[in-house]
Amino acid sequence: MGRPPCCDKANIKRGPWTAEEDAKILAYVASHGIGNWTLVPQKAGLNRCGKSCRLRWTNYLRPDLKHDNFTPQEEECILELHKTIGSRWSLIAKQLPGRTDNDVKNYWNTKLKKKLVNMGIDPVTHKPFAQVFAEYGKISGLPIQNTRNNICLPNNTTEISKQFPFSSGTPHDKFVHNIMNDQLQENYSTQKYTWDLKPQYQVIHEETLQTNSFSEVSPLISSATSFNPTVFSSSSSYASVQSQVHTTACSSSTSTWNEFVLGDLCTSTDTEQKQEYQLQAGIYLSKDLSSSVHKDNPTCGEVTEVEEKQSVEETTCSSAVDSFVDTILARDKQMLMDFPPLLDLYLDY
DNA sequence: AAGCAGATCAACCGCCCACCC
DNA sequence: GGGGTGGGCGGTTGATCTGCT
Repeated sequence: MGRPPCCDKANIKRGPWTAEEDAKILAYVASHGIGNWTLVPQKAGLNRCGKSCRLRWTNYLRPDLKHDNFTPQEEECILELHKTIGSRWSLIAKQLPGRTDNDVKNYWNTKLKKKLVNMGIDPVTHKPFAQVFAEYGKISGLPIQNTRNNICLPNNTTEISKQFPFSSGTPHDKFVHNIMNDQLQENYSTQKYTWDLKPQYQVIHEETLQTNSFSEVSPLISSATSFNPTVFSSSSSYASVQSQVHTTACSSSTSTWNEFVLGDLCTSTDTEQKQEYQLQAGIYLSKDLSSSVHKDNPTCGEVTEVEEKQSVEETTCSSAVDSFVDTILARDKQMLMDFPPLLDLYLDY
């Protein structure tokens, strides 16, 4: 019946390894090679679990391991592989000689993830947050509250966390939700953005900021079916995203995240398509904000029949804005009544 | 110098699957 | 065939380090 237990967990040593213990493992491997790790503690004279010995060897003692900092090339490799295969750390580590899955994982969690977030890129999907947000609105079944035009940013930014209707509760949902709030709060006050990663990521970030338009991102949104990183395989690299975004890029070169979020209504050159996207995504446009953007943007000065028609629709939609906000507030209130502890957790995140 | 918060990373946890008995 | 384990893996924890006030 099965194998015997590898060790008596109650009586084994745990915690940090001493130099003496390391020396015993090294000596054992030098004379016996790597074999059955369950026998290593006994044969090497260690009061450790075999599994712990294996981890110590593979993550720290192996002679082929590199213990210096990650190079830019390694960093780029991790980013590319993570974009393609997600958090398969062991597979990623196999492409980086001298690095372990634990090394890569730690480096990702402590450095790269933050860098991507600072660039406005979702580290899970490797898509710009703008796109992720738009998809959330679409997936949630709720009409997207246009984050460019109608996001209802309050004076008190602590209220922001209550403004976004989409968070279905998964860790990633919460992560995105949290990041979104952080970004909005940060950029609402600082309006600054920096990046220091590879050019490929810089470009998409920069152009995402420049385009300032969800309606332009919509074609990408339409083609995306889930947040599974594998959906965005290497074939749908940032280069392709760049090219699509680039085709309609705005001429502005000094956009900030604040502008990106509040956005410019009239950057799309194809009004009908824009309308279609807006209708598809259920974007509610505020007439007042829309008209102010028209005024500010000379490229949108021409009023076509289509735009007139759109204006009527927007007028209709503006009344829907109120009802939408009311709906969200009502839902918030209902959630608070139904699940007070849950909501506390949600807001504390 | 002390206290604190954030960053880092080695080590552990818990799950899955192939394999053993 | 089925219960149990080892090995592999991704996620998480917590001790330690570092920098700031």
